[in-house]
Amino acid sequence: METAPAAPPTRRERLRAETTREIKSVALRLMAEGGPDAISLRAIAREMGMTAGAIYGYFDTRDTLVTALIQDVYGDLVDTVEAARDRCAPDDTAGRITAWGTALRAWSLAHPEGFRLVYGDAVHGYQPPEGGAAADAAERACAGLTGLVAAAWPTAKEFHDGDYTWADFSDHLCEVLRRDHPELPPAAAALGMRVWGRMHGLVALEVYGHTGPLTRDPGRLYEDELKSMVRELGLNPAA
Amino acid sequence: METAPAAPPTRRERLRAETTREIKSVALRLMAEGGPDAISLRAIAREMGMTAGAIYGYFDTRDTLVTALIQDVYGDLVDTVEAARDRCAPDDTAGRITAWGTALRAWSLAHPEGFRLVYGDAVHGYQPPEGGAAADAAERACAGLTGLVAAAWPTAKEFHDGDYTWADFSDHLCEVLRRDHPELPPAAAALGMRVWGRMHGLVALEVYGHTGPLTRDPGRLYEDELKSMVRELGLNPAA
DNA sequence: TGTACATCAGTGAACGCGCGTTCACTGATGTAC
DNA sequence: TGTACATCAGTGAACGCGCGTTCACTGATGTAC
Repeated sequence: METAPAAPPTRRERLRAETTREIKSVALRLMAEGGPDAISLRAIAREMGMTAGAIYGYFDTRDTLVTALIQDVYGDLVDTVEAARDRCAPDDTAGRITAWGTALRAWSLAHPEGFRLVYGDAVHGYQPPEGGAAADAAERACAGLTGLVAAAWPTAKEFHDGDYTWADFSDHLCEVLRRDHPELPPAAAALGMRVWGRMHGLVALEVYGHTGPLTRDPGRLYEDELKSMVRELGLNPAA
Repeated sequence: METAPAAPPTRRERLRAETTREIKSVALRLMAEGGPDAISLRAIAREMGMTAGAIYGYFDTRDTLVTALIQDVYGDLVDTVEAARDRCAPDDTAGRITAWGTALRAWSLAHPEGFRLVYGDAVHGYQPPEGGAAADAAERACAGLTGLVAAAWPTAKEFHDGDYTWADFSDHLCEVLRRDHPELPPAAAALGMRVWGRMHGLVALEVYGHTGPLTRDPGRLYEDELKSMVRELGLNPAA
């Protein structure tokens, strides 16, 4: 399919894109300030000095806007953790896993409302579209984790040789794995999800304020959890 | 302080208690059916065939009702996991930990709306009272987990001798630990919280629908995670 | 057993609120000749 | 360069909704004599 040669955006198009961006950024700011319930078309419009109806020039519906927000936020999260991972040497698997996990927590604490948007049920009455709100970002996250597990697999496999089958996983996940890492057995997919869960647990508790009343140093706790996880992958948590 | 000898409840008192219970159970049912947003005084009243105003005879405010719901639900959760734990022999530490974790997941999947109520931000605009919504249940949960870790400590300590101080934890947690398990070092408190996080992670992802699209057998995954955790505590995951 | 009074659960109407969404419109920005 | 027309962003008023909360009230249930 041939697309027309990309014409430079007209002034109108630029303004339009600008306003679209502003709507989303105001929505995120409102959410950061007043909790997720503060995302309302009227509140956003108020904040921007326009009329609620005007937003319908940019988004068909409130849920469309929320979906766009989730995509942006999730994308930002994945950008962040990928960047942190890539600041480690490609062969420093333990470091890369730790960096991913550490960045995940840091991002989540810096954007608690974003975390809720992506991993919780932040928005009153929101119905995600078919296929999920942010399939792209979710797939990137999944691929990233899988890559980490793949790198650790040579040392991890001796501890994690459960008798999983490809039938235990969704077709889509199988495809992705077979494409990116044809050498991995299904047990590695399981391990990837467990690693994900392990990173998610303490962070979710912390974001939702459950660890706060118990410890003064949740970061320390999380670091230790990561270390212990890395060790369980047969790696040496150097740093 | 002496209390009056408990008079048997009058008919009116019984009816009152009955209605109070019904309000809460209808609220829970509505939440189970229509998501947490379905908790509204008007919806509850509608369902019970009464007027919205009538509920104010039982609860001062919507948030009071929500707090009561959280207490009930959290209490039910703790009852469930404690009962599961106690179905194992007192000296079967691995079994007791596994039973706790397994029951936690089973309860959460059976009551996803309850899980969101306790661990998420389920209710639009709800402000928990000072000290948290369900301090009692939270403390029971904490005590239960601490007990499990205490039982595992003799074997676990060799892997978890981090240099924690009591100052790393809240005064309240320190008190509880020193009271119930004076033999434990602060590192055990850290381990308890990590165990909590580890159980929480996969369950939260599953309840919020994140693991569903990836695996067909999340229970298996979770079992393996528990096994690996038990092993990391120096125990033998027998069953 | 019967009457007079107090308690109290529940009614129903009203309050003000903010919400998502629609629609006929105005007025500015761009385009064609 | 100037005029006529098309596009389109944004207005403002209105719609109907469900919400939490209040309040004067009715009518049934209990209590005291």
